Amino acid sequence: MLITARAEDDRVNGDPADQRQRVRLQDIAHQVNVSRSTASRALAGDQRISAATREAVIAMAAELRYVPNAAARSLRMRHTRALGLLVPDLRDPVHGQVASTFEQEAGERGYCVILVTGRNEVARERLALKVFAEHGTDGVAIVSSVVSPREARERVSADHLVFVQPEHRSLQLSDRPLPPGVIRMDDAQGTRAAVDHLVDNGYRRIAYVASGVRASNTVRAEAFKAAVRERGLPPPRIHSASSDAWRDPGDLAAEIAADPPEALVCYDDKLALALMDALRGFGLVCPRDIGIVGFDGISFAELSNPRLTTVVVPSGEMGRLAAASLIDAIQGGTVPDAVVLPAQLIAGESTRTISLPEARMSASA
Amino acid sequence: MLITARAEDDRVNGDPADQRQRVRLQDIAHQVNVSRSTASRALAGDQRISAATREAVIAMAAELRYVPNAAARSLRMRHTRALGLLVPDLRDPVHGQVASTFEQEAGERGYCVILVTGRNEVARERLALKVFAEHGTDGVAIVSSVVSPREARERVSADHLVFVQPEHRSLQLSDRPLPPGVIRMDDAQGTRAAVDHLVDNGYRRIAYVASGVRASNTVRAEAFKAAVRERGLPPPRIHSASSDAWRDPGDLAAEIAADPPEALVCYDDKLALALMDALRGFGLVCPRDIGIVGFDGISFAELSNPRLTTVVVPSGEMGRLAAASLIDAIQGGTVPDAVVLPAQLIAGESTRTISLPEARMSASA
DNA sequence: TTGTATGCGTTATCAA
DNA sequence: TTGATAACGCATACAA
Repeated sequence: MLITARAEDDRVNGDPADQRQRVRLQDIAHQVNVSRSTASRALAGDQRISAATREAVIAMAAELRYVPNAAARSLRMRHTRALGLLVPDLRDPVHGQVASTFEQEAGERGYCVILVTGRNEVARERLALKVFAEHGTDGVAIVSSVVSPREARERVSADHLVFVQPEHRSLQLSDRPLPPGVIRMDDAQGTRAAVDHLVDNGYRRIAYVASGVRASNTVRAEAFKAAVRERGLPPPRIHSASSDAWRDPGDLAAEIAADPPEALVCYDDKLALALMDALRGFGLVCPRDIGIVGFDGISFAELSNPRLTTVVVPSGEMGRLAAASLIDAIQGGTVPDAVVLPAQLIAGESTRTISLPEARMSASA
Repeated sequence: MLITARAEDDRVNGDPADQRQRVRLQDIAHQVNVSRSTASRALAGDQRISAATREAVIAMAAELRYVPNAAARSLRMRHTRALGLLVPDLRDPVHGQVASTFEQEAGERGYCVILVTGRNEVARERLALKVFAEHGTDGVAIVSSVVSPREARERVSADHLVFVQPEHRSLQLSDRPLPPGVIRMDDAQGTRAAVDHLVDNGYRRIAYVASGVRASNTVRAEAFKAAVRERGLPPPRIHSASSDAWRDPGDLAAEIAADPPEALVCYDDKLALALMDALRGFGLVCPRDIGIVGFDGISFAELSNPRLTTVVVPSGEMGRLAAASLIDAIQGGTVPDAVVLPAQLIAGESTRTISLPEARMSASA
């Protein structure tokens, strides 16, 4: 079948000395009777080349289906126009969303992306960084990863590094100024919005359901406790589940059903949805018997029954911003800014008003 | 901040002539007092190198944090150990799943992946192919794309090409033998399984809901009609929706609710879930008033209320297989096999038994 | 306006 | 067992 393709090409490229796989600048230069440099310049749109030869070169390039060799170019130019993207798991809607917008923005600005999944293993994350270093990516975005920023910076020569929703402890504490390149949402504010929504609607006995041991879990749980305290409620119960509890939420649901609160704030939408389903098995139907709010705003939260109330994280914006600020930094020789984005609570039907509006008044007073 | 890193290096690398960014083979050779070739061979584990020098080289490489230059190596070796992955949309759970397993398998076998999203636009798909060609990927996987296999094969020099769930018409007709490299599931069989499930459970007035104009839609719709006919039922109704109808399924739901069938087979899970939700707004609750079966087996189908009955497509297996057969082909100098995988119906609670078991007997007789 | 020569970092051929 | 050298394809400094 390779033969077939060759046969077609022969029609246009009568040259006999054509054992080579890819056509090079050299080949087109030879056809047009100019030097390699002229061909190179013509294709680069160099103004010093006469219109005539430029057009001839371009035409021949098209005819020969010339495609530049990125490796050779990179070697010479000392840049690759490639970005590294390290993401924990593409099956997670949030990471899919981030990767999607990241790739789109990168593509539109002429960069391609080398993607590697870290699967929440430090070893794989390290490996990913090595891959990026070898390929000489011009910039790297690290999403929800656990490697220390210090290690990341020294592994990948890139000072063009961006951390999206970092899970490393050093980047979680919101009280100290964020180092450059950190793009995250405001966990505390988002959590507070969830609590406020619940309390404003009359819920008082509310609990938090943590999932996994990532730093953001701790941060949200603490923010939850603080918000509850601020609203004058007694210390809440915190349930802890494994990070993949959403796949098999039975035990967790049983634990919650044993002494059910009025409402649950869950670490993420996956868990919220799973719990909503599992709790039904224990006779707790949402929102009649229990209110549930999720975190992330994945698209399936809008399709659930009842529709999930959730704190939507601007994942798409983060991905796009990551690529954009990385490329800006690369091209400007600067270092990407740190930015923290707000989250927004979207009320669905998994929570309801369970008490008079007066509740709001007295609570906020 | 670059200064800081350099300062650290100086401790170990006293050489003054060190303005260079990355450490090269040359640098480590110089430190160990051997030639570049020896250093190269030592690092490659060449048996002809004495154990002493090999260890010295390796130690120095580690000390200097040497990381090979992939561009230079590619240029010389005429291969990149990179795979191209073209996928329509990472936000779609199915494509996320495919990309996830593809990347994992590739990574485990030492290949990295350049990812680009086609967003269902031929122009972008073409661009993606160009990117792959420029970067000299050793193989390319094209997922659910609409470019013709002919064009793909000529754009990317790779005869190492794999088409996962191709949507191009020429690859859809299941009556002709599949060309090499095609990995797909059996649409007809899957659709038949859905119809059988429904009919076996007593449903008789069933309709199909198409979404978009992709080839697989036509194939499934045709298979649906054939299966319905085979089971001795009258010609079914076929509803047609746009490919993103699942985001705003109101009109479609209204159309269906105007003359509701007993059950719906939907093009995919997203649509099924959206319809399940939207139909409720028209007083049609699933499965009480209407049965719904989806297609894909995305993880949120297990979390829906009621749990979705769906034809599960082995997306993960396909992604893994794509990478595996691509790499096998590359390393073996062969061409990847064509394979069609079966789908499996998983019964959830969005369908139920609405008639006696005798129905099955008489229908299959 | 165009051509010549060089080097990017690596591996491989050949010679020692 | 090791070293000198060339070549991979491209872009550019310098020369013409």
